[in-house]
Formats: sequence, C-alpha cells, structure tokens
Amino acid sequence: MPKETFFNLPEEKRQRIIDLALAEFAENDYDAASISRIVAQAGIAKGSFYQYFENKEDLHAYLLTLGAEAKAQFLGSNPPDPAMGTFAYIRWLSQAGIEFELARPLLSQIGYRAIRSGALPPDMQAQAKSGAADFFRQLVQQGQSRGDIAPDIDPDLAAFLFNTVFSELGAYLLNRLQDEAGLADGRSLLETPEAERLFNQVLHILEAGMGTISPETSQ
Amino acid sequence: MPKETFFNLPEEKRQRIIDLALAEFAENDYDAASISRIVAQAGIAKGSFYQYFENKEDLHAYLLTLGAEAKAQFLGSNPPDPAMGTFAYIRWLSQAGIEFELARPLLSQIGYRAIRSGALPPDMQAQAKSGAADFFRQLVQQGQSRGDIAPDIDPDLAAFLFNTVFSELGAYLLNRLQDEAGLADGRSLLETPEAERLFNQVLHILEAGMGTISPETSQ
Amino acid sequence: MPKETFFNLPEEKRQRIIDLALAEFAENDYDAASISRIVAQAGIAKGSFYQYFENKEDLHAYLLTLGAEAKAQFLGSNPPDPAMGTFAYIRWLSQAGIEFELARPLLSQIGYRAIRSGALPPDMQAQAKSGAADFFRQLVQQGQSRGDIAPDIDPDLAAFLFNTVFSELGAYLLNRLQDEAGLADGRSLLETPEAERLFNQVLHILEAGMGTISPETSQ
Amino acid sequence: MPKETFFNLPEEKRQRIIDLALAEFAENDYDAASISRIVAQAGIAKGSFYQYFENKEDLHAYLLTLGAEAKAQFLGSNPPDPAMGTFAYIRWLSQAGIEFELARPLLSQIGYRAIRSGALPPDMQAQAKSGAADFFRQLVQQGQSRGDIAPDIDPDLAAFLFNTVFSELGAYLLNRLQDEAGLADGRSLLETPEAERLFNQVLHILEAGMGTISPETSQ
DNA sequence: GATGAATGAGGATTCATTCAT
DNA sequence: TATGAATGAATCCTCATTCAT
Repeated sequence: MPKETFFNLPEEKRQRIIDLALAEFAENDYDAASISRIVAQAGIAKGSFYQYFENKEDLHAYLLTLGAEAKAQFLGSNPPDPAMGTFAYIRWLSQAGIEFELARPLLSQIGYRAIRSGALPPDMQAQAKSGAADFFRQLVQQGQSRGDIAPDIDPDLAAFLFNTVFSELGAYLLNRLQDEAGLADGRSLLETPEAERLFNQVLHILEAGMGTISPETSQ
Repeated sequence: MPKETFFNLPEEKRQRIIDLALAEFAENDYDAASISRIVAQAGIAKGSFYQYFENKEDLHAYLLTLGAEAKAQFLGSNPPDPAMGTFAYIRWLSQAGIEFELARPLLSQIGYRAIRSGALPPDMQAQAKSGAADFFRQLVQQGQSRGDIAPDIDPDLAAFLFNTVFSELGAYLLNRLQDEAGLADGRSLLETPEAERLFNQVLHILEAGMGTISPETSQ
Repeated sequence: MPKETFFNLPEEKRQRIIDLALAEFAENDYDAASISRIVAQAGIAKGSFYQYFENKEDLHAYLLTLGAEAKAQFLGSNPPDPAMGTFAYIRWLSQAGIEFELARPLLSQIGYRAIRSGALPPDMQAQAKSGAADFFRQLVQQGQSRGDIAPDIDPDLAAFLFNTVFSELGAYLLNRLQDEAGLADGRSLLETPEAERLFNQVLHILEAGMGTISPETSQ
Repeated sequence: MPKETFFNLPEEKRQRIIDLALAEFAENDYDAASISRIVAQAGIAKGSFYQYFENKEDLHAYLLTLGAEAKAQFLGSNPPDPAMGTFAYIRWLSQAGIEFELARPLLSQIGYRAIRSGALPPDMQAQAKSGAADFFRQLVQQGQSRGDIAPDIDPDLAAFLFNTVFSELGAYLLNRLQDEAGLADGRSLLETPEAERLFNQVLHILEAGMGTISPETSQ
C-alpha cells in the first residue's frame, strides 16, 4: 500500500501519477515497466516516488486494488433487478464486465496481465482466480435449481466458460467493430446495434447450449 | 535463424540450450527474458551464445518456429478421418490442440505470449492470428452449408468462440485435475475419464448452442 | 547537451570529468574512446555518468562545443586592429589559432579528429568545414581587391593553403622546439624568439608567393 | 611480420585477405578495425587468421610496410631526369606523391592514419616522420647551394611545408574536382587541365615564396 | 516533505585470441 | 595446415533503490 504521503498529495498530482503508472503497466510487463519513465513523465523526483510507495511492487499492487475497486463500484453502481432470471442476470453481468473493460481499458489490461503472469499477491490471486469463478459457479448452481440450466452441467466448467468468453469478448468486439466502422472510442462502439447483435448471439449460444435439454441425453 | 555453429553442436548440448531457453521465454516476457540467465544455466560462455544465434530475437524467433513445427507435426501425426462431420472434426482439432498444449506446455506458452504481445515476425503474425481464426471460420461456414450449424450464426463470431474456449481449456483442465488428483504430467491427465467428460461437455454446449434451432427465433 | 544534473555538480568534480573526457577523446577515436575508462578514472559510478549525459555522443558533442566556445572566446579576447592589412590580419589570425592550439591542445585535437572523421553534428560540420575555409576565402578575395594578393590566385586554393599549413604548424613547432629545448609547456614555447622566427618565415613565404607578382606571368 | 604460412597461401587468396584488410583499416581506426569482419568477408576461419599473422598488430604493421614498399616502388618506377633543377625535382616528387595517393588511396589512408595516431612501430615512426622530412630537407639544402632557394630559409621548416601541403593537396583536389565535375575516379581527375592549373599554382606560390629574395630582408 | 545525485548490478552485444580436432 | 567452437573481458546503457541535503 502507498504510504500516507501519497494520499496527502494534491488530488491532481496524485491522479497524474496514477494515470501515468497505469499507462506504463498496461503497456509493459511488470519487469519491463519502468519507474524511471513514470517519474520522468510525471515530473516528480525519483526520491519522491519512494516516499509515496514502498517500491515498484507496492505501486503495482496498488494499481491492482484500484482496478478491483473500480470494477466493484462499476458493477455496484447500476445493480440489476434482483428478481431477474439466471441468464438475464448473466447477461447483465457480462455486459457490465465488457462495458467496464471498454470504459477503463488500462485498468482491465493490468488486471489481465497480472492474472496471466500468475504473480499476483496471494490474496488477490485467490480473489481474482476464484473471485469471478466462484461467483459464476454460484450463479450456475442457482440456475440449475431454478431449472434454467441443465442439471448435469458441471458448474465449475460453466463458470470457466462464462469467464473465458466474456473476458475476451470485449477485445474481440472492439477489434472487429473498429475494422468495420473506422476508429471510435470503445464506449460508443458497444452501443452499436451490430455490437448488440453479436453480444446477444454469444449469450444465446451459451444459453441454448446449457439449456435444460441435456446435451448428454440429447445425442 | 540460428547459425550453422548451433546445428553443429552435439545433440545433447543443443537440446539443453533449447530447453533452458524455452523455460526462460515461457516464464518471462521477451524483454524480461535474460540471455545472461540462459547461458549461466547452460554453462556456456556468453560469447558462445552469439556464435550460435544472431541475437536475442534470433533465438526467440527460432523457438517460435520450433513451436509451429512441433504443432504442425503433432496435428499431422494422427490425422482425422476426412469424412467426419463438422463437429466431429472440430472435436478432433480441439482435442489435438489441447493435447499439444499439455504435451509441450512451454512451447505453447511462448506462442501465446508472442500472440498477445503482437510482436510476432510478420509472417507468423498472419499465420497465428488469422491462421486459427480463418480456419475455424471456414469450418463454421462449411457446417452451415451442411446444416450442422444454424445459418444465422455469425461465422467469425463462432470462430472466435472456438478459438477462445479451446485455447484456454487446456490450462483449465490441467489446473483443475491437478487440484483434484495431485501432481501428474499433462499428457496422462487428459486421458482421465474425468477429462474426457469435461471436454465433451464443452463441445456439447457449443454444438447445441450453435445447432440448427436458431437462437434468434427460439426466444 | 549534458543534463542539468551535470551543471549542478560541484565545479571541481565537473572539471575533473571534463578533463578526463578530453584526454580520452583526444587520445582515442570516437569509437575507441571508452566511457568505462573515463568513469573509472573519475572515480564515479557508471550510472552517474548517464545522469550527467544522455550518452556517449552527448558527451562528445559537448566537448566539441566547449572547443568551439573556447576558441571563439580566445580569438575574441584579443581582437586585432580592424584597420590592418590583409596579411597582417592573416598573421594575427594564424598566430591566434596556433596559440590556441598550444594552450588547449586536447580541445584542438578533438576538433581535428572530428573534422577528419567527417562525423560532426551537421551544424558544426558546416561551421568547421566551410567555416575556416569560407573565412579564409573571403579574406583572400578581399586581399585581391586591395591589391595585396595577385588577382589570378585561386581564392579557394589559397584558403586551402592557409588552412592546411596553419592547422599543422602548431604541432610542428611544438615538436621541434621541444626536441631542441627540452620539455616545456606549449604556451611559453611559442614566445621563444626561435618560434617567432619560424612562424614569420612561413608567413613570409606564403605572402611573397601570393604577392602581386603573378606566378603565372613571372615565369 | 606475417608467418610463413601466409606467404605459402595461393596468390589469389593472399591478395583477397590483404585487400579486405586494407579496406578495413582504411575506414576504421586501429581499435575500431575488426579482425572478425575481415575474416568473415574473406571467408576464412578465425583460427586461420592467427596462423597467418601473430595478431592484429602484426597485420597492421604488415599493411604499413606494404604501403611503404608500394610508394617506394611507385617513385622508383618513373625516376626523374637526375639533371633537373631543384623545383623541377620537387614538382616531380609532389606530383608522384599525389598520383600515388590517388592510385592507392587505401594504402595512403592507412599510412596517414598511422602517422596521426603516433602509434607507429618505432622503426617506421622514424622512417615516416623523418623519412619524407629528411628527404625534403636534403632537397632544400641542395636547392640553397644551387641558389634556387633563399639561403636563410630554414631547411627543416621548408621540408615541413612541402610535406604538409602535398600530403593534403591530393584529397583537396579530389574533393573539389569531384564537386565541380561529378563522380570520376581519382586517377583521371588529376589529368584534367583544371587539376594541372591548381597544382601548378601551389607549386608556384611555394617556389616564389622561397625564392632568392629573402623574406627577412624583403621586409 | 521534497529533492536528485549516487550507486552498482544487470541488460545485450562485440571483440581478439586460444586450442582441440 | 585448416578449422571454428569456446572464451571472458570489454563495450554502452538502464534499472530500482538509497540517502544526504
């Protein structure tokens, strides 16, 4: 965690440092990311950095918690109707996840990097790994008890599927729609009817595939 | 490409260098990977390395071609029955891909890293990026003309789904089965009935989801 | 240009670094000059060097500007009587040039090296190459219009002669007088009557040779 | 000196090695010249080089002796009429020198480099330094006894003048005439009337300047 | 609290030279 | 005699971190 001195900084300066650090860690691997570049761009002294943060890893961990908090807040800010069905909930959740990815691409990128590298601080490792997974698993189990999802679907596997597909779908859509429609910022791209169509199709495929007609028996 | 001197090396020494380099580049980003560490572990002089390879990038590119060759050979070694249906073919292809990933995890890892970083040599870039995607897309279109896949499924999107799911599935299975069954080498893990069951389930979900009953009309 | 940090250094340390760098670049070609040797002799860490200078070339360019400034200041500090004749002016200029060369042999040496190698920063290249040459050419043309120099003398060729002879004369005198009189520092050597005699003789030879009696017609 | 093995080499191979070495040492300082590059271009093994030559310096010294021999032979091959006057002789000598420089630019270049660097093998140092100088000095003294050169001209200084001017004149002419007339090989450039004119002018200036009218008394 | 100079290990790469085959 | 692999010191440069001011 950053030292107190960091939080005593004027808002604007603190934000500038964070933004530059985000850019650096989003573009480079942990090892390749350079504190020197950050402080140079931020216009602060090398020594100052070490009065704000314990060390390089401290900064990195902080950015990750920022990401986690931002995502939590993002999800919490427009909560779904608690009475909706399982797939409606998954739809909401997935869409929110992709929206977050497009709204805060740097934060997302850093998170993905960290997960891939497997070098997360142990607590976040658990959270990141199981976090989403656990959540999806509960969702699937609940869907099964409601009859929305076939009972012989492996909950953990289903969670893996949701997790995997929706964490890559954002980048895929971004890429594809930019190719088709020229440059545009991520947020607005997703409001396109075309994006809507593709997103729905993915959901429908998964929904139909996991539907009550068990694939085991349906063959 | 490595210099002649490298290929003149005694088999054992050459393999040792390759193995250590694989480990280094599998564990670290291109920038973070260290030639110094490799030569230290290989017990060769720094200068010797530069008699085998042009430079760091030369080594990296060589490892990538090794990966490409190994995978091509792997897929070619047990070719499928050419008369099989679309999904049967996809099943074979996916299973072979996952088997390769488990049999040669380091080679796979390096390939994934390279794709993500977007810094592949242009020829491989095309092959890696569109390669799999193009291939899946053709497969999907063929499936649609045969009536195996609903006609309103977006072929490119379907290709994305297959690509994404199956390139992550190997790691997922490995993780999960190791947790359940204790350490074991990747190859044998996949021959477990449990692995078979999970793999089939994923395939069935996708197959059923993309089946002829159009999701658009089924709602 | 050196970074600010370099100019913030204590005078003595800064000068020590400059002196050692001068010696290194005066004795060795650009490529052969070694930053490692400089920092070792200066007793500073290698990393420190790169907080003072951008890189090797930055240091080299700085030494060249030091030379240019020193020479300009040297020439400007005892300016000639503006009313003097052409050859008197050339005499003053040449003498000042040689004096500078003897007073600051290392600076001069580095400059000569750079001119020969042809690898000067473009601005200095122009200045150094044409600089002296252009200047001498103007002088010669002016001398011709005054009638001090034969009109059929090729101005550019005359400039070449002055340039060549006077840029080597310093080293020649230094060598010769040291052999005759034992070690002594350059500055005082030139105040010798013997140096005076030799210097005058060269000037007289060129003056008489370029005099109004055209060599073409005098033969 | 090269080892016997070198002289046992087939003529063609030996010459190829020499030519490439000449190019390398002509273009680079002694330190910057690279044995590795030479053997790579020559297509011989690194180890072979060390069976031909003691080491880098051995090769370098050999190239210098080749240059000395070539120049001696060049001058000796079209010897002047022994009865000619002092300046006619100097004219012949200078012209021959420049012709050699244009005919064998690499050999000349290496020689100049070596003289400048001051790092000649002691014997050649003496030869190179005094060599030409001694020769010119004798010539001047002879000219004085004949009455062609003013008696109070310092012979050593005159020798310096000839030496300096004529060792730079070749490069100057080459540069200038190429600028004026477009690319052309050195040899033919010197046969231009323009080259003739400029060369004569330099000679006339020095001749007139050193003529019997003593500069000391002419003031 | 802020500064920025100092540090030295580590990065990739090139080099001349040796020596076993 | 020819080879070419092996070597390790040297090159320039970047880095995260410390500490005196």
